[in-house]
Amino acid sequence: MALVLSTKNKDFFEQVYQVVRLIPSGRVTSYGAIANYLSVKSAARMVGWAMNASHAHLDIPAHRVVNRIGLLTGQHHFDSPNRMQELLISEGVEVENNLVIDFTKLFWDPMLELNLD
DNA sequence: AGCATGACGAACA
DNA sequence: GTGTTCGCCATGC
Repeated sequence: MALVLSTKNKDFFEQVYQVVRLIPSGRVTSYGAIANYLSVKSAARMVGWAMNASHAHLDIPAHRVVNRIGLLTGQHHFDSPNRMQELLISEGVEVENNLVIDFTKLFWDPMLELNLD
């Protein structure tokens, strides 16, 4: 594995994975929202990094994580360029032109969802 | 050590 | 409302 992670961001990665695993099927969230939830507000890019490394973790629904406007920016990192969109559609998420329809409606904010009882 | 890049996001112009 | 710039922080060259 080319990625050699320091203890610091290794912990960060694990936290990201934990949150991503909690995303319900048919819902989506953003990199920034996860970063914000982890109190690393300006580390949205690091969340994307974590997802890139999520290849080692088979139970990470990375397709449910898109950018702040609902764009499937990570589609190219899947097996097939269309894989991410297909996975979302199979869960009932409408996707058109790599953009999640009704993104704000399907948006799953860990900050809210995990704090509210 | 410096420079470029990236699954991002917010602030400006 | 669109395009550009900057901040963020880890990685690769």
